[in-house]
Amino acid sequence: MTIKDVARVAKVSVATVSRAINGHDNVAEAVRRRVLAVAHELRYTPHHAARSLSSRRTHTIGVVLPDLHGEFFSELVRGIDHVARDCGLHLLVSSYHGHPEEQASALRAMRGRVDGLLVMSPHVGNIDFLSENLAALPAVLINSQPTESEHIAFGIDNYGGARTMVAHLLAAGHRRIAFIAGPPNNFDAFERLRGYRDAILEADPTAEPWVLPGDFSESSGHQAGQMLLEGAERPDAVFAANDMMALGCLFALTQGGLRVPDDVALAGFDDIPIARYVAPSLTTMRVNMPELGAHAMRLLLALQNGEDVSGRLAPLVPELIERDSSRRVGVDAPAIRPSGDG
Amino acid sequence: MTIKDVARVAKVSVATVSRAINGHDNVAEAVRRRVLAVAHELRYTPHHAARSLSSRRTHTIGVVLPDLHGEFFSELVRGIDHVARDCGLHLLVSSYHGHPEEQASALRAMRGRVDGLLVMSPHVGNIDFLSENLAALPAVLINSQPTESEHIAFGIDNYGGARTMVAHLLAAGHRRIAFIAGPPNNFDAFERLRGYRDAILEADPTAEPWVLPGDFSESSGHQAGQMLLEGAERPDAVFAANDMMALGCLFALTQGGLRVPDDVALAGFDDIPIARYVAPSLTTMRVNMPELGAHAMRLLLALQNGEDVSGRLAPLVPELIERDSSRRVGVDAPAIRPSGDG
DNA sequence: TCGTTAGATGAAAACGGTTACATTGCCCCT
DNA sequence: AGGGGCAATGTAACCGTTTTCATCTAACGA
Repeated sequence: MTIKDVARVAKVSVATVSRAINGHDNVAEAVRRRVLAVAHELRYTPHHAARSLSSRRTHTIGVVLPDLHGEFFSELVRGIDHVARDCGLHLLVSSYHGHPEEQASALRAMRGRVDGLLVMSPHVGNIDFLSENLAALPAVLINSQPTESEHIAFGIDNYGGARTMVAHLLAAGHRRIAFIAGPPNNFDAFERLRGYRDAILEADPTAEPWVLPGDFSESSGHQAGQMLLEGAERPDAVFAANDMMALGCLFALTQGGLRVPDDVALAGFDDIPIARYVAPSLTTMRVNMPELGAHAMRLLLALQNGEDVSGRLAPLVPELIERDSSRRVGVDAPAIRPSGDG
Repeated sequence: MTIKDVARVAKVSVATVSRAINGHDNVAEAVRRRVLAVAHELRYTPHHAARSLSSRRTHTIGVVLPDLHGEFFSELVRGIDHVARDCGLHLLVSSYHGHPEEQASALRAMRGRVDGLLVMSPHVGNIDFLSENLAALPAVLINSQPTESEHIAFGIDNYGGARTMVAHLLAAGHRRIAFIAGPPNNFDAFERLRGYRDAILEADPTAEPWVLPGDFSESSGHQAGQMLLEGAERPDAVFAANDMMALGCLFALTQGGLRVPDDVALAGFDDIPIARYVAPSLTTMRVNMPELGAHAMRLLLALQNGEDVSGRLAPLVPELIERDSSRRVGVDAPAIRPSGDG
């Protein structure tokens, strides 16, 4: 079961077995075949710990994620896994529930088990603990607040995405656009809010941004919708910082007797699967999570190879998915069959 | 950075450092404190590979999953991770795309890196390769065809769930119940079909099961719905082996001018998030994925401790979620606001 | 006072690989 | 024919822990 057994049976030294198995080229072809045959026959698999102890490589990438809900986790990991698998790498996955301290301990626990780290840390604020706990491992930060430190970061262009959506709503003729914000300590939410603000002010410097509080949950969107119903003024359109809040808002507005998009247009962000199925189908910005994960993984690999990745850090641009909830009034009736795309 | 550095600074031997750090009780209290202080000061973290090489334990659990789509992956891993984290264990996650051969290689790659395995292998057929590739590791099979070998298996009660659903539809007054089957080589699909068959025949031994082919995809459900529209006979109710097919069928029926549930009742299986939001909201069997993962993990831990788990293998019973798509005609009108729960 | 014993500590042998270095054998060149 | 060089292989050190066993010290009982 160990390399010694293989060496004994194949009548060579352990060094030769090691070389044969690792594909070094200084092994006679006949010997290599014999060794591999014996190894296969004995069902020998190298002991990972021993191998990584002596070679200083683990062939494993650590993935540290917040406790994502919905599809995000699946899709992100799928994208990462796909690239990792192509390179013969394994994924050590850890998700942290609470806040920074738990994440720090998750990071520390990765020391010595991984060759590199993919860290998603959407929490805004003091991010120094990251540097402290990353050890000297190559790491790529996903969707995180940029740090002054030297860490590579890659993410979604939330700012640009929000601007695109505002531009779309303006182009559809809406003037008074309200925004339902995400949690204040979340970096994605922060960027989306910033994009909304800038786009609004750019279109009309005298306009006043109209921001309602939210926390990415459906219920907070519902609350925001009720606030709008009760308010004296009514916006032409509502742009929620994510789809779940957009849905909550949609239900509130519908319950309040307003028709979407006839009375108020509505848009979200993320393109969660439900967005296509709800009535009216929801206009949103599609975020390609598998690609986010895959590209972060590719960056990490390049980093390990000492390549210069500075030219590959442009954020992933979300795609505008135009559906019924923001249609120009009278142009198209809502359909039951999912629409907007496949 | 190694245990030797700590030993040198703390002026003790490496053995004492090891004992202090691992909490053995044969270390003088004063020495223990000094060692821990030095270790902390030096930011020392034990080298995982070295540790597991000599202790023969990796503190890591391997998770091998098929390429799950939708929420399943997230929720299952979340449930597993939660239990693992409580025990200070890590998760080495690997998903395989193709079929058995790729899974076998994923399993082999786990050898020597993990203390135990959680394997989801819904593929029906020759399952011997599992035994061959599991090495001697403790393992728990999730939602898999039972094997003659000694492996522990745990899963959803798909059979009972399907029977529950058929009973519900019968109780609602539906007599002719069609079934849209899942892929023939999938064990979950097989069990759901078996449950449907048995429940139908038990209610009326002269009845003939009415089975339409499907593959768990929305489009196959759509096709099945079209076949029903074109057929001479029309069922009172359609029971799809999963929610995605139920939705596909719903759209086909609606497009064909049939009203659900007025003309045909409809039910699915899984309770995917969309099921609540679609109109009419979809009656389905809820599968508690986090609990499935968590319990499988607990079984694995018990197995590692040599406990007898034979009394804890009863499958997880899905819960009937009754929504509008199977309401008795005229009892309740479909609502836009998600209903049924939550 | 002197074994006896238990508790704290150290020395060194595993654990199973990789790899630098030494050795061997062969071919080729002069 | 002899030496240089290269390719194939073997020897052994090393990776950073854990753990067994030996050693040392001090307290205790007779």
